[in-house]
Amino acid sequence: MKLVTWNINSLSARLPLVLEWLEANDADVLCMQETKLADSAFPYDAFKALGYEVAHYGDGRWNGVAIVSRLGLDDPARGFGTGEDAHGCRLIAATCGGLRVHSVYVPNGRSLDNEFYEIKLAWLARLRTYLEETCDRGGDVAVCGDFNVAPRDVDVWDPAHFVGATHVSEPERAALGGILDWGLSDVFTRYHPDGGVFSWWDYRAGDFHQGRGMRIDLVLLTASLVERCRSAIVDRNARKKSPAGHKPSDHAPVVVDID
DNA sequence: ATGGTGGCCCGGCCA
Repeated sequence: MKLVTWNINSLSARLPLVLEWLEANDADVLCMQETKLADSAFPYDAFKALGYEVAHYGDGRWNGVAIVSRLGLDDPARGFGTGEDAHGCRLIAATCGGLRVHSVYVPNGRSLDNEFYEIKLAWLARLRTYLEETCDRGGDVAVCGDFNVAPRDVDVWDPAHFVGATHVSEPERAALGGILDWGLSDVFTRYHPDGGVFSWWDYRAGDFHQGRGMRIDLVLLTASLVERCRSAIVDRNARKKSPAGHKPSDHAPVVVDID
């Protein structure tokens, strides 16, 4: 199974690129974030035409998450399921090919002194509780998405540049650690232990071409899936303008291959 | 860089 997570930064702006990429890359399950669409506006037919089923959770111009699967898509669940999604549509889960797959878009946090930073920490803590409540850590569980946290210093282009910034602070990493402690592994580090491989680059100031990125898009797997995982890569070509001229997202897809 | 770009949708927010 080829399992992918990709923050596509508006599906309206990105649909041709996403479809082009799906066809070229033979993906089985794609978790998307920042669709920026209401459920009623989602282009279900475009994915159906390529043989994929879709579950989407979005309410308009911000956030929005989806799971696209050609291995079946059962028991979709939107949000935390308790009406506490005041901070946007940021979590959707579904069972695809025997895996319980989650697509998550963690709040950005904005800055350490911003109220949204506390919301980010609380959201990550709630995600751990959600996993405890709804999943079996001994089963096949994948939590994929834009975590807006770089797990290690080697996951940012220059740690000195991020001192005092979000995405690298100890509380954010501890909150991510709480999710990992439940029974998940950041499987990418197994294949790229030394870091320096990024999944997001700011659109501004030529950051992509200068290599100024961060790895904040993660695929977290339970132990049974880690055992069956064969590779994990970032398709940084997808961060460039496509051959057909489509403009890129500021994130690149992270692709894992699971037997 | 109090910057820069890009997406929402057309003034300002969000990343």
